[in-house]
Amino acid sequence: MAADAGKPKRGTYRHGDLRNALVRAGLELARQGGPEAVVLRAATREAGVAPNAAYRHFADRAALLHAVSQEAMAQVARTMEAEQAALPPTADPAAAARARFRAVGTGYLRFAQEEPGLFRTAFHVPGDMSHAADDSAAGGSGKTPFELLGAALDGLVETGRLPADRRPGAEFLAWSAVHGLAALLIDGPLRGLQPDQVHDAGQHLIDMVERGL
Amino acid sequence: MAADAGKPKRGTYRHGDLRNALVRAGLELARQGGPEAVVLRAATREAGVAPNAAYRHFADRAALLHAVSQEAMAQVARTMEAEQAALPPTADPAAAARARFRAVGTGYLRFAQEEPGLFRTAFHVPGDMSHAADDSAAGGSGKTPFELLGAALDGLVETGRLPADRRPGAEFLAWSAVHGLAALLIDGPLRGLQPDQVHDAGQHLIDMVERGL
DNA sequence: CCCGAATGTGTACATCGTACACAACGGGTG
DNA sequence: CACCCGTTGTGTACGATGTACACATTCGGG
Repeated sequence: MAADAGKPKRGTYRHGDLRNALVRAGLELARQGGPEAVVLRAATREAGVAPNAAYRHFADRAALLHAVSQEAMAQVARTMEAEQAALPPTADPAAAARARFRAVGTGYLRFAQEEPGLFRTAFHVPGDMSHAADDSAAGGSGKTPFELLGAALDGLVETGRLPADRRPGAEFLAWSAVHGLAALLIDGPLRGLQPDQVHDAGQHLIDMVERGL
Repeated sequence: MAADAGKPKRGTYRHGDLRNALVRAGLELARQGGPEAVVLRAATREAGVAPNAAYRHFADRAALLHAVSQEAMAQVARTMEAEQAALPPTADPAAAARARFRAVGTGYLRFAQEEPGLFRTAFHVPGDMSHAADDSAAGGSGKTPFELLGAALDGLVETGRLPADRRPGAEFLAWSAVHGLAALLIDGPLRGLQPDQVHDAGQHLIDMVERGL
């Protein structure tokens, strides 16, 4: 009994889609326990394969984690895009630009709240986070979270809502604020806030950013 | 030759100050490699003691890491206090309050830049970060970084620089912004910035916070 | 002086990442 | 169609880590 525990123990010698299977397994591990939970042996176990098989597709654990991280970042981008897509249509271009800007931050914070493990994994990045611009982190629109923010800021400038001389570097200021709040919400003193309180805190923060940019 | 490799291999059976020795060793590990580098066996090795000796003073690795984290947070507080102490004396109370507020952020960012490993360890906090208010995280003035920020904000209110109705929750907005920038500077896309560029970015961010609070 | 509580040691085990040698597959060339 | 070799998975092995359990040593009071 219990011959095949959960997994059907693939009959073929070849797996066929191991790399993807490992990333998917890693994604699930990350969802539940954040980046440190993305464990090579657990992923291979889930895929029904020997631990070392992973090394045919990833140089080491860090490489797998990186792939998982990129996928998590793409999910962040998709959440942002969804937030923007859900916006009510507006005739006023300035109001529309402002709403799109706020949706970027709101989507970011929503994702952090709903999927803290994946969020931490997305922005974990040991060593170098320059991958924030890699295509593999893009969402449906082909834009990474960072690029979505930049586009929203450009929209503010175009509609005269943000002085052009304040534009350079603005993404870092806005990102800092929102990212910092996400950190406080996830495992900071703000953890345990009710969802609507979280939403309020996010709106207050974005208010501050809009005023201060 | 090489009988005692580095450590003099304590003659006495009792160590006498193991708990502190472990925290100190952990602090050094954290400085070099961040929280994940705080390894029980390495700390005991450094203290010249068997691995299990640590369990007489800490429930597990997490407990040691927590102690190290609190000490790192105290160092953050001291850096903030030093930044405030270095301020030129001013007659104008409003200007003084503002300068003290800015010094809180500047000290925070300075520490993040100068001691990234310790900084990450200070605000690592797996599970619950409510310890940010524990006395063990206080600096020379007896205040934790969080309390120093609160006091600076109170000063802004007293001098009329910040409307009282904006005060509630303001520490979270300010902290979010500064903490987020620290994250981007340490292992985000802003890593590798020159120290003076870092300083400029910090001042810009604090400008934004002042305008937006 | 002597005995119990506090502190450190020794041994042991599960889990992890990963190196190295071997095995099974399967597609291209003859 | 047969063979052969590169790709992909397996097996075995090693060192490191956290930690449990039993034992040894020491110190401070009675």
